[in-house]
Formats: sequence, C-alpha cells, structure tokens
Amino acid sequence: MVTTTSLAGNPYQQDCPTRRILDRIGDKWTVLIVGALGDEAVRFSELRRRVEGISQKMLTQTLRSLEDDGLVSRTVTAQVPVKVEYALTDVGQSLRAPLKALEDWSIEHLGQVLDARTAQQAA
Amino acid sequence: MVTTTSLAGNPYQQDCPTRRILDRIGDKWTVLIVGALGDEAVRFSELRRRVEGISQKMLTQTLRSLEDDGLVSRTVTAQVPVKVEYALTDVGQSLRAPLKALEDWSIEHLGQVLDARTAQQAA
DNA sequence: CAGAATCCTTCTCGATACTG
DNA sequence: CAGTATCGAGAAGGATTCTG
Repeated sequence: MVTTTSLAGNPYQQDCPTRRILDRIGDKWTVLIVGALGDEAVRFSELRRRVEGISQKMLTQTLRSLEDDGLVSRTVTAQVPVKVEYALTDVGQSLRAPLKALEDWSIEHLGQVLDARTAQQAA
Repeated sequence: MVTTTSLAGNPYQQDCPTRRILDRIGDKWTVLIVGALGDEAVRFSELRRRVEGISQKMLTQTLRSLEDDGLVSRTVTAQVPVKVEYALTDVGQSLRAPLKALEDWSIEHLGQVLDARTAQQAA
C-alpha cells in the first residue's frame, strides 16, 4: 500500500493543537497582555496603561477569554472603589517559555523579514 | 524622574517584534503550510493535498506572503505541464524551532485549556 | 474603578468561475 | 498544473456611551 510515509495521520489539520492555540494567542492583544502580566498580579487600570493602545473593550474581552481558558485568574477585592487584579495561572506562566522562543526568533529575524518584504515591493 | 522601572521602553506595543511575526504566522494557514513543507521541496498540488481543507486561493495567497517575507522560495520548472515547487528558505527553516516549542506546549496543555473552557461554560 | 452595550468599519476567508 | 479575479458572509476590532 502506498502512503505518504512522513505524513502518517496527516497532521496538517485546522484543528491540530498548534492551530487551536494560535487561534487563541494569535489575536491582536493576547501576547501583549501575557507579557504585561509577567509574574505579578496587575490591576485592570494598570494593565490598560501598560498595554499601549488597547481599548477598554478589548482588554476586558481578551482577559475574559484568557480567564475562560484557565490562563489568567481574576481576583476581586471588595473595597471602594472596587479592585480587580489579574494574574497568570500556572498554566499561563508555562506559556511564557514558548512565547519567549518566538520572541527571540522575532528579534533575531524580523529585520531579514522586513528587508525581504521591501525588496519584494520593489519588484 | 519617575519611571515604571520594570517597563523601561514599554515593550508591550502593537508593533513589537513578536506581534509583527504573529501577524504573519497567526493567520489560519501559515503554520500548517510551514509544517507541510518541512525540509523538502513540495509541489503546489501536493501541498494542497497535504494541508487539509485549504482552498486554492488561500494556498496561493499564503505562499505569496511567505515568499514576500523570504520564508519560502518558489521554483518554476518549465515543462508541460509546468511544475512549481515551494521550499522553506534558511530563515523559514529557522522558524520551525520556535513553532515546535509552541506545538509542544499545545500538545501538553491543550487538554487543560479545553477543560477550563468547558468548565467555564457550565457556569 | 472596572466594566457592559451598541454601532460601525475593516479585514479574513470561502465559494465560484475563468486562464496560460 | 498552477494559478487569477470577483463576490459576499462573518469575524475582529475601534469609538462611543452608559453603569454598579
């Protein structure tokens, strides 16, 4: 029987683990929020200051998604005015390593990518 | 002068290297195509078979973007019918490592994320 | 302070039909 | 075989307004 030997099971599907995670972290704000949280708990307003250019809507929305996926915890302190702090969970923390790998690659190769891009536009 | 010490330069910007790369690889098909290419040259039609569910339009479009960014090379062999092969460039190859890191994390933690997600929907 | 709700624009992507 | 061109639906995200 002839099979594409190196492709047993055909791993290049839309619902493979990598793509499903990229669906979550590939949006406009997620990685920035994860970076802004780091290893400390941060208040909503402080988070909004740290993540440059984010709207209140998108900050809320992205934090909700991260919370739903168990990557971020939300702690409400009943005082006046109310205090809400967000922090990475253990799982959320563990995501920082692969993101760091991607960041390192980006820093090292973004220049080449941009050069290739502008060179292409010339043609 | 007062500065947010741990945030010198405010790294959490939309145009930071990581986000710019995620703008490229965070789309629906890029990582699947990179995976399907691996370390060999692959023809257009074969690529289309490997990447499950991709339309001809999106395959072409994503390959063009990857080519413009210098991550993929395109080789045309003039024969009848014409043969076009795509392969990862050196830069494209170097991207596989950080993507692998993300894949490993996804395989290890996707279950937890999905569990958290369904648990959240119950509430 | 930390949000919810609404409107509106832009971008992504899929489907379809045609070509050298 | 390997594309190009066009259309339209839906999602993502920004601006604005209002609230416990």
